[in-house]
Amino acid sequence: MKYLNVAEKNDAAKNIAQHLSRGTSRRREGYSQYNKIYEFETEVMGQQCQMVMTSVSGHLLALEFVGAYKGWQSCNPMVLFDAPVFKYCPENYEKIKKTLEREVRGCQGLIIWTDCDREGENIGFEIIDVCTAVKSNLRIFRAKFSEITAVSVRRALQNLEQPNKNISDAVDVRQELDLRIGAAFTRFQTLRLQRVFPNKLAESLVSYGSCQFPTLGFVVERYRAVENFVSEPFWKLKINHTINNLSVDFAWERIRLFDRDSCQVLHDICLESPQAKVCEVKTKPKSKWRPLPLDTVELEKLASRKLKINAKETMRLAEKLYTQGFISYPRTETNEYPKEMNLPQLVGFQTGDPNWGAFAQNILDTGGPTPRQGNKSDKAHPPIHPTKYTNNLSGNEKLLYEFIVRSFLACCSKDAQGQETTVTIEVAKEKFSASGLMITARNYLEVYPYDKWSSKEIHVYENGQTFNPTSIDMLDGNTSPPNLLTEADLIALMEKHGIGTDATHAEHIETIKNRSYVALADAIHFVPGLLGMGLVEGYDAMGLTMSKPHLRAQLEADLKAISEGRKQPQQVLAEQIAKYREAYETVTMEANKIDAALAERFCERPNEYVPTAETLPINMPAAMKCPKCGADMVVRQKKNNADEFYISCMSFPNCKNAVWLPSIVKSILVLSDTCPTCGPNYKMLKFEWRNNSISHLYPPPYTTCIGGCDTTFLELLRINLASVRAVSDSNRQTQTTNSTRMQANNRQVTSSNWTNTRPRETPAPVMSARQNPSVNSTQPRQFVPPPAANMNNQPRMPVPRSSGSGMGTDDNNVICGCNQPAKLLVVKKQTANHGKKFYKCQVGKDNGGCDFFLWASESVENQVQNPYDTPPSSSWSNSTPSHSRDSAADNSDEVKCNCGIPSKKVTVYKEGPTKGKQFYGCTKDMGSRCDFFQWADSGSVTEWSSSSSSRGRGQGRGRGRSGGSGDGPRGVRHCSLCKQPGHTRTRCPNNNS
DNA sequence: GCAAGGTC
Repeated sequence: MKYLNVAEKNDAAKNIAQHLSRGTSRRREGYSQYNKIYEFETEVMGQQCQMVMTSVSGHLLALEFVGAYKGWQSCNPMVLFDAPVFKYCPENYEKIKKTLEREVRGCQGLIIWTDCDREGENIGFEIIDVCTAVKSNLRIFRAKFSEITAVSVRRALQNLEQPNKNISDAVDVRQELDLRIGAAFTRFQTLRLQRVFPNKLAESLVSYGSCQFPTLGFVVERYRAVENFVSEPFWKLKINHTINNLSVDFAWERIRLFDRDSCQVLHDICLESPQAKVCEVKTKPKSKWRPLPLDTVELEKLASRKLKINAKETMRLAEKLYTQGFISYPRTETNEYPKEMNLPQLVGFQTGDPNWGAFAQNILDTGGPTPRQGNKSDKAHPPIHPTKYTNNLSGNEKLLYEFIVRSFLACCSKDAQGQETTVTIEVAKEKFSASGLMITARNYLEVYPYDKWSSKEIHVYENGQTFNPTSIDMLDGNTSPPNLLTEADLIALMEKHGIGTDATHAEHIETIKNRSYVALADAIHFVPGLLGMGLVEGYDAMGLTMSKPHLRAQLEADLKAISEGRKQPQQVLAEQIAKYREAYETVTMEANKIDAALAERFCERPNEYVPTAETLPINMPAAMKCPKCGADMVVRQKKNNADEFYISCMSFPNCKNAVWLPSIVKSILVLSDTCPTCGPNYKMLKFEWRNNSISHLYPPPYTTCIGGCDTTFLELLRINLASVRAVSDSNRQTQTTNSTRMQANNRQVTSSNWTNTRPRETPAPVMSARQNPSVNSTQPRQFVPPPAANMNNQPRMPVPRSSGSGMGTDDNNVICGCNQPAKLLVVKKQTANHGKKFYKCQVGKDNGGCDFFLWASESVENQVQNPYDTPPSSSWSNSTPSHSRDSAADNSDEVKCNCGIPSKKVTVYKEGPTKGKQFYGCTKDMGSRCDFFQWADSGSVTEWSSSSSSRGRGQGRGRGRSGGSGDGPRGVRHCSLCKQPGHTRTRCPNNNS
């Protein structure tokens, strides 16, 4: 039987192998130079076995988002709460993995020797995953040990257990949450604030982490306590008794009074009968305790306080001392020495030192080390102690080594002893006391200069004795604020609230310094930076407790519950993600509060933040229920135009209902309130406008509902009622009567005719089923209504002017099936069509667009006009809704457009329910024409259009050739070849092609 | 370029 044994680090593997083999293990190289292989034979479960022992270096695998979500611009950070993640082996760990894979092949069993803590259990499962992938029928065991001593590891081998999946699961949950939450908030904050404060933050990384933010919170909280502190005056009495140059001050039992007059009265009374009478003299032994065995947190705090070396630097130095073999492993939570440790030997190593050697020797000579014992153990590492002697160090390395040695020796010696005498006196019934101290044995203080304990002399007093005080004074003072936090205070707070681990406190502090969230005010005390302060204030203003420690504390409690099998990891994950997602939604919606707070701190005007597609909230609370399919409809941003929004159905592509919003909509916020008129399916929406064109009518932020209760607003925004509510025939009638002909009448949309369901902004036809007998009445005929007409009784709506959609609308006026300006392309292939121009949907079918295709030769080169092709921007910029389309429709013989000139009649050539229908449009060039539109007589499907409609889609050559624009008398179609009316080019007798 | 946790 051969076992592969894997420890968490090489050091552990080496020592475990040493102990188990009783010093006979053989060492050979693995693929990783840092992780050696140790071989020996020993008995496992009563059987002599071959043992191969190696190690990893902490976590072998890392967690990451799959490729599509790695790029900061690749997605909205919101999706990081759900985006797929995977575990992989980072490149610099591949060698370790390879060693495991190679070595396990020859083994039948696997024994996990990782540290016996939460992370260690998880690392164990990473090792198991890697090994079982190579060899599936392994016998797997877990060795449990509390320290790496011969007794401990041999006992562990004799009591092999099974790895604990619950504990490992807890770590998986922590990792996943840390990654998702950290990445989502960090990307959001960074991407936004870099743009809002380019002068200050263009290059900054504005990170968020569940440990770094509470750490920042501690600094801010203390800063505020200092800032808000209101000093109060107080008064107190003090008695002095000086004889033979020895001055003894007696402190008042009342300590102090906040009322001057009261204090003055008591002072006067004391002065009237000033004789003091000793009422009690108490003498008792007093000791000053030697330090506890050193754990990481204590090392960091004391190094910071006593040596003025910050925690991060301390750990760096300690790591170095450790790898050089001078001290034990510096990351430990243990502050009690295991019984098995050979402390006299360790003390003995130090006896040669000129400064503390004698003290060390004295420990050995006077009964040996008797360390004070703490009550914490990580069951993995002993307290930090020197492992060998050196005097070849310099600088802070020397300082730190010396501190660790002195601390160890102090801990192994005895408490300092003394006698304290407390004398209580009475003057005019007011009590005062003074105390003196006589140190009788300095003990550990001899080797530990970091503690101060000094004698204080006092006169010899006897009970009942009276004397006349030298002075009775009334002193005044003011209460003072607490001190700002030192690094040691900060570490203590982190430890107290469970923020980070002993191994990471220093890193979190370093991080928030590097992020400019905090800084050292005077080399000792932390103050929040402008950025840190503004962030906390921003989150506070949202009512979020991101900077408070309890979010992390709650997670720790949940992780404990998972470890103990009381909670399911999936449940915790789901709960925590839901909690943070909710917070994230709040943050994205109220991010202006962060802007505002930072603006104030920076004294800088925030740039207007225009969200990009990546940063726009998605998966937002539903703005409404889809009237077509009942699914949620959410606000989204156009993929290719970050400036424009639409509200689309979540069941896309099955349902393609969408509400397209004009470019004047700068932002849209879904509120939690529902519309009292339209009902619970419609949320109230808060709009901000991009320009001021409608601000006087709808002052921003304008909150409304788009469910149909405010038709004026819908008309202004050119929102088709049918896309926001299920419109019945009866209410269609009503609405048609009441407010122009805005409402489309379809109730259903099927994906097959999606291409016609969302024209917007284009002054597109309004029609009813009856007007289009060629189309089944259940088929959609959803068109965005033209701007409000016949609004004589209503205030005139100004039409927002588009700032230009930036979608290439200047280049062409061809609209694709998505009702978006199509893209003009050139055939590159060396075919018969090489060099020929054509139009395609610019989004592309693969990206959710349509498969629109049209040769450009006719539509562009011939400059054929077709209002249907009017791009959205020109409709916005040109439309003048003052005209009456109804009146125009009455005059069908010579229909004039908005320019007052006769219009032309053209035919819809676009695929869809209106294909073949004719309508009137402006005859001018596309740059100057108006957006006039009017259907021609219903049912007038001409021979031309019906024949053309029988063409396959994509050939489309007839499109735009509809009217004989410029070829003959306006309003009458003429053949483009022979110029004769009554037929078209395709049916022209002169057409020989 | 993100987190926090291991560790070289």
